[in-house]
Amino acid sequence: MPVTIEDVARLAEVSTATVSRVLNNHDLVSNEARQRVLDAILKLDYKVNLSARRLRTNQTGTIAVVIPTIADSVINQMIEAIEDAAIEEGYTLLMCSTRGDTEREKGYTRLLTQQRMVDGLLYISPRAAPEEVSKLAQGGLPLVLCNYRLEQTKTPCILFDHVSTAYQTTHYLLSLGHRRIALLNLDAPYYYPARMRQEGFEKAFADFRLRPDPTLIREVHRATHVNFDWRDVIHALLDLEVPPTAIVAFNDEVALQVYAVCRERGLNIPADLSVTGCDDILSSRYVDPPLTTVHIPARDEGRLAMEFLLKQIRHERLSYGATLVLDVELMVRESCAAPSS
Amino acid sequence: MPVTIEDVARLAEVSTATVSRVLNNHDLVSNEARQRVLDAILKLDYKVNLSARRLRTNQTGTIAVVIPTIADSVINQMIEAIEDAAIEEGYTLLMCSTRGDTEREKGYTRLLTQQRMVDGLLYISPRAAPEEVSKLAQGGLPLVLCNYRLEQTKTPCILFDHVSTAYQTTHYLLSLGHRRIALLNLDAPYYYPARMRQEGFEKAFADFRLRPDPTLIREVHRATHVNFDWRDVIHALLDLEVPPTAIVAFNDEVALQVYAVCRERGLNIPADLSVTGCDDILSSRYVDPPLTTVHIPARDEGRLAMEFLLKQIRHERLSYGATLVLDVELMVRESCAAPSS
DNA sequence: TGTTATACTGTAATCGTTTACATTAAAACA
DNA sequence: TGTTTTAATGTAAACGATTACAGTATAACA
Repeated sequence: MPVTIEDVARLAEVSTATVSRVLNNHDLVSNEARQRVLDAILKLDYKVNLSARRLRTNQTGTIAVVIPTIADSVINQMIEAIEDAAIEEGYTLLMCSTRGDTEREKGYTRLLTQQRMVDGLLYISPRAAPEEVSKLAQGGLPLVLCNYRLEQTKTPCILFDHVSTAYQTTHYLLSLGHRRIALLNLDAPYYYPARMRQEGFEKAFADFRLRPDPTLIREVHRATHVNFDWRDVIHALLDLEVPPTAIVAFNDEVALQVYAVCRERGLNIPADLSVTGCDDILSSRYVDPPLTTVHIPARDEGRLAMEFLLKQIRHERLSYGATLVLDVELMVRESCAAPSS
Repeated sequence: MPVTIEDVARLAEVSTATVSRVLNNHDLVSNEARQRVLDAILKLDYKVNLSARRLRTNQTGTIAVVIPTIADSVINQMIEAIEDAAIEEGYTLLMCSTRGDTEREKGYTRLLTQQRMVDGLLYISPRAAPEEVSKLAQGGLPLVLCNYRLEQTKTPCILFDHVSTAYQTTHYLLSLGHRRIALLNLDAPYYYPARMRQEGFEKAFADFRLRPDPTLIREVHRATHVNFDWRDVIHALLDLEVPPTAIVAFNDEVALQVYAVCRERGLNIPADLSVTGCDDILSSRYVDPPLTTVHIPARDEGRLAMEFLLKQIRHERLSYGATLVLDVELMVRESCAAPSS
């Protein structure tokens, strides 16, 4: 029933080899033969059998993307960009979301590398131990790391500037006059962005010749899942004898939970407490007051990651270095004000 | 380099046929031989070559899921459930998001059916014309429709109760005393849930022996994209000579935009205006005031859809009818109150 | 003219499975 | 005992593409 390369060859009065050569854009085909083949393909509505091609060429035509969750605006945007590129290039995308579970993450990466199920792997926001990631990078499978940095390696890493996110928000709050600034951070425990956020946070203080109060830095272990409830942590912070006058939240979702806690306690944002987020999710614009946050180029990150991966698969040289850091932009809205005194 | 079925056969001292029979759980293998094969597989860490299997069995091992967008909490949850099931069953998931573009949607479905790239298709929230969907259903490719209903067909449809969502919120508002209730609805133009919402809206009014004011029903064409800006529509509604006292929004994202408009106009929710949403997204709990909305069983919907599809692919009989409607639950929070006058 | 280079095309092996059919050995029966 | 049935296994032909290699025809050259 299905039309094969042989049917095309027969109709075009050439061998299957010639048809295959046309299919794969080899140049050793006369224009006349090529035209006959093309006509036959069109006439028969021929479509290559991908399984056969893959068996023969030993490629899978599949790219895996390991993500911590799908329910996250930044990941979403990255995925959309990745998906676009994948389909455009004829690849199938195998999505594996780990739900912030490192065991599950390990399981996926093992599965994907052991069985040669995929031609390449896009590993987004790894939470695994550096040695694990490092081992993976040496496995020979084309790999691109996102939101992660692996030193001393040829593995391309692509990430936005995690240091800068916390640096910019913290610097902004400091310049408004805040000194008791809290940081709501993740710690997963190898989660690269979390460490960078802290670095940016401290760097901003250093600019003012200050040091942050360590008791105001809260790292929540295992808060990788989007649905994590931060409210106890936030309450604890506000219950301090000298509570913070501003909070730098890890991302917008966390910042919105700060909003919820303030509502519970009857605190006014920004009069009583300034809040900043990160990611610039849609609702950050609609909440009351609109949230000051950091816009990150998620789509670009996804697109570039895919570009890197395809180049590796095709053994093309990368035109960028092994690590690419993308700029971020502070979005000043109305959730911050000078401290009340 | 890679270990093949022949290596296993050699080590187990059987033929490749026997190994294959063990692999596929055929029962015509002696326990003794089976054990030897199993041992060899373990020892060699053998993994089947999926391309070869697919070529031989004429299956692709891939399931496509066509979705309107990935940046939507309900779709997200469905996808997660679908993905879990797919990986568990050894299928690869090909995600195609149409971004609410019907042309793109048509392109995907055509691509997926013409080339036999996939074993089955999960079609979520179709916006295409019924004839298109109908034609697809007759194409022979195993298909499950989500958030859609195709009458007179064997194609399984699975959806939550779209009528009930609007019915419950509207009924609740009516029982609080509201009479001028607006409906912010989609119209895409074949978007099944939108029509059902209107039906539920009117049904609730009918329960009170009332009829809704047609001028308060706003159907926004082409508002399929999540990032659509509804604020002009909402302002227009509130600019009416006799503005509504309550708004039933199509979903929580739209409801949050109502919040934003109220903020702009200095209106208080729920004192000046009651608002309801749909989907029960995370931030609906954190906004001020917490949003009264409808919880829908998105994960169940995804899981069941996948179950249906796999049964079709395996030619198993469905234990349910062709259409499955899932119940929804009203979540009463604080965004609604009796009308002020 | 013969030789060699060039351009194109075809033949057939190959990728790693599955499976129809053939074969064998053992068990069951007459 | 010989014959038939049954259970277990093996042989080898597919599946549909790609590609190394061989072959042919023409052009270019000596």
